[in-house]
Amino acid sequence: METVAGVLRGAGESIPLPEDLGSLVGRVLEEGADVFFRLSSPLGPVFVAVGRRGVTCVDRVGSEEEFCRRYRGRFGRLLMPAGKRDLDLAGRLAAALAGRQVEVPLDLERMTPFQRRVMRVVRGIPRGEVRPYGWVAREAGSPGASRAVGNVMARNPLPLLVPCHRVVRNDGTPGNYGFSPREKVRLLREEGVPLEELSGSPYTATPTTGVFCHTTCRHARRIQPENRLAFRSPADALRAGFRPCRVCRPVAV
DNA sequence: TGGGTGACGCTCC
DNA sequence: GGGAGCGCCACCC
Repeated sequence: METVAGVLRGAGESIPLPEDLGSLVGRVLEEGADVFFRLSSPLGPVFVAVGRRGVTCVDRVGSEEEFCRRYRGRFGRLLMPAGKRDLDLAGRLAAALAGRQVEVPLDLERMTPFQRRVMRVVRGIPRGEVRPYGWVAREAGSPGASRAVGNVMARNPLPLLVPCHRVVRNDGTPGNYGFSPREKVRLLREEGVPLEELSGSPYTATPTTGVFCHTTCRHARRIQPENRLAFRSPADALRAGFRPCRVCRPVAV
């Protein structure tokens, strides 16, 4: 594939360039451009941009031109279409977008330490499970910062790869989502999240073990229907004598 | 530096 | 039961 750098080398140095283009070309020669993929995902076709440190953004915009223009405005870097040698990465990205546990490096460099911690916590929420904003805040080391977690989620540059659709309100209702709350509900249903059951009873316990979990925790979902007890809050479950699950940690341990 | 903002959460009525 | 009001926290300008 012919590269910008290659073309410029071929053209020689005698062609004057406009100042802003000249600086961009200099950056391409120095560092190379970031690359982008167009992939299918549960949100429909998306563009995924990848820089040297990992994936920088996932977005659902109309044209390649618009995506590249916005990317240049936001990250100050040129974007080029991924080439044939990037096929392996394209496959891994598609799998990760589909919610499979595939290791894909993410570039969180531009984020504050709090934002990075939130992104790491949310990335660990398994497919088919959800956690409340307040839980994410606590796990990220800032108990009480649930509203701040909402702010981070609202600006999540890596939807699906950082599954912010799996962060829900404390009462088990889905809450808001950047692409629309309806889209969030659809994604969660596709992952098998029992939204009706969750709403109003986000915690589930069983007398057989004396343990309570987030209702979508993989352990809670194995409880036989006749042994299930629903709770509205961890405090209610604790008062009833249950201890918190060590896997989904419904309260601080 | 400090006030405004918000994909939250809790209390009160 | 549900909505209004307010606290909280991190970030942005």
